[in-house]
Amino acid sequence: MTADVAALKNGGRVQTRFPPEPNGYLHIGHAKAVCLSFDIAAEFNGKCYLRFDDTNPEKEDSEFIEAIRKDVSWLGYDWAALTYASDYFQQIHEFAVQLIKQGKAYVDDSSAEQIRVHRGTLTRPGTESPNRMRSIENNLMLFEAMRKGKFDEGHCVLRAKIDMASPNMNLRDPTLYRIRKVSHQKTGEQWCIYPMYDFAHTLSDVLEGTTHSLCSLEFEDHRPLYEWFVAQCSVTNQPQQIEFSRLNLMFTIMSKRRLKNLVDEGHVEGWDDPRMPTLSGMRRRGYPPSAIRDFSRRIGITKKKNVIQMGSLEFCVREKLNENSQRRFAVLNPLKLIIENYAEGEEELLDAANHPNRSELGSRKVPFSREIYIEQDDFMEDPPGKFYRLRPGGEVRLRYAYIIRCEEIIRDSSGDIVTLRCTYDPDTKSGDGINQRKIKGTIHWVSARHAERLEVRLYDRLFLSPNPDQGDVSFVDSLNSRSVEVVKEAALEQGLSEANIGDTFQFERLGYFCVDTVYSEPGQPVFNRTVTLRDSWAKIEKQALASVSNR
RNA sequence: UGGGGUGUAGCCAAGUGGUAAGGCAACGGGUUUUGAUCCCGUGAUUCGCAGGUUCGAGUCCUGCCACCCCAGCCA
Repeated sequence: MTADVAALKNGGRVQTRFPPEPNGYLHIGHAKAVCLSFDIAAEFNGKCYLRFDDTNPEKEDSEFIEAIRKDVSWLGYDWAALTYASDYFQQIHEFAVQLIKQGKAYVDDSSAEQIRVHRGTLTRPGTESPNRMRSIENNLMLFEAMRKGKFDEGHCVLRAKIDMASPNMNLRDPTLYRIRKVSHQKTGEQWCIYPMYDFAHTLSDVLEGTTHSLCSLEFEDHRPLYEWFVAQCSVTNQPQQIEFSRLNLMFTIMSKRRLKNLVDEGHVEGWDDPRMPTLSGMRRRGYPPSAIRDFSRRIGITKKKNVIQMGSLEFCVREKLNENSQRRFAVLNPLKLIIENYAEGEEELLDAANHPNRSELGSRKVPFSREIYIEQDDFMEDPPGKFYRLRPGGEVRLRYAYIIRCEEIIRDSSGDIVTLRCTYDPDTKSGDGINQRKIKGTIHWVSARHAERLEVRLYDRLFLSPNPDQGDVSFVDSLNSRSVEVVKEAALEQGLSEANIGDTFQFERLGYFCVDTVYSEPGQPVFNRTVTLRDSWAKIEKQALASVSNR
């Protein structure tokens, strides 16, 4: 494909475009097209335009235009020009008139129903409309009347005169213009006739100098029509349409209409809900745009139907985040732990690296005291063999602090564990090197007195089914009811309350988190979990569970 | 049963007549005060199937099979 582009060389010039219809928000599938269009243009020192295909004023809205501009910029792309199909309405209209004059287009006042019947079926050729042989003068007059609003919506259309017997339905005298007495967000009341997609899109490509018109597979059948239009009007620019397959991701959906359903029916909080596969959702979730670009590059471009695993995207996200995120401690489900041989009022500041592999990012001081919180998951009363965190009578290292031993479990009246009584070994302080005792497990912790209690939101896949779009169950029925978990009072390391929007952290052993743009208040950030860390312990647990149930 | 497409490992994907790249996942090992990161290693006698051409076929030919798209005055 790239070789094609290189070989063809429209006079050495390469120009592409990303042509969204402003009727929804961009999603990760669009990102594939955005990246491809911009990257390939850049690769050949060409240009890429952002062009809004705004030919259907009924469905389109300027809210979407703004959102799309923002998303494309966020991805890191600068368009050579921002255009609208509506910029070309005048020229498109002139070209339509020219087609009529050449006897290649006619006004048809058959009803929509009649036109449908006349079009024939997939296996049966269509029949010609009685209006097909209207005189050029008559057509010109009628089209002008259409333009002037003399007819009601649906009264008639302008059609290209191609071939009603073509095995390709798109060539059976496709509609060029229809009447829509609707105000357009760009052109207002200027027009009451609007060009159809194929016509407007091809002409826009020709007029603005597109050389390679990249689009998705379902337009393959439209290519002969695209080429027909180009052949009729082409003089200077001969754009070529090239198709590639859309992106599909497991456990989510990519249909704009269905995503809109989720929003409209309140299954999610909006287009930018962190669980949405939209770019705005991913931005809010904390996905770096560079990760999305990298992902688009890695998945490749073909004409093959594909459904990519989430893990592939998450790998790219983790890779960027691992490199750039400072480390912090956070305890999501606190279990109190009292270190009995550590003096009551005592506290000390321990050194903790901001990044284990990047010393240039420095370190911070973390307060340590007699009472700390650890993760409930990091203690098991009766653990399986490979568990090397804390257990009764067992030892574990508190990261950047000391080795502790669990001496006693304190329970409440209902028998639930409320506190762990422990002792610490003063000779095992991190960095001291006095006692080089090796110990298998290391867990994170937060000093109880210094903990900042803040909200953390954990996200899981939005759908339970790997392919929510197909199968007998409707996509709404396969929604994951536990796709978001709000932890109201997580115990976070001191200082995290000063985190700002845009900050990302790795909470050690838990995952990558970012400051939410919607729920955060000054001094009171809410953290979104962008993605978990790779977790081989979870895998071991899962396997153990599976082998038990197999017996 | 018309037309247009697509079939290479669990998921992607190179390959264009000279003996199956790469990534993700999985699995094994090493380093590690994050069960993270990092590092090393392990997969296709075979490319939807069946024939054929050729010294040689994922690549060429023939036939078949499977799946996707098309009958908006949507894009």
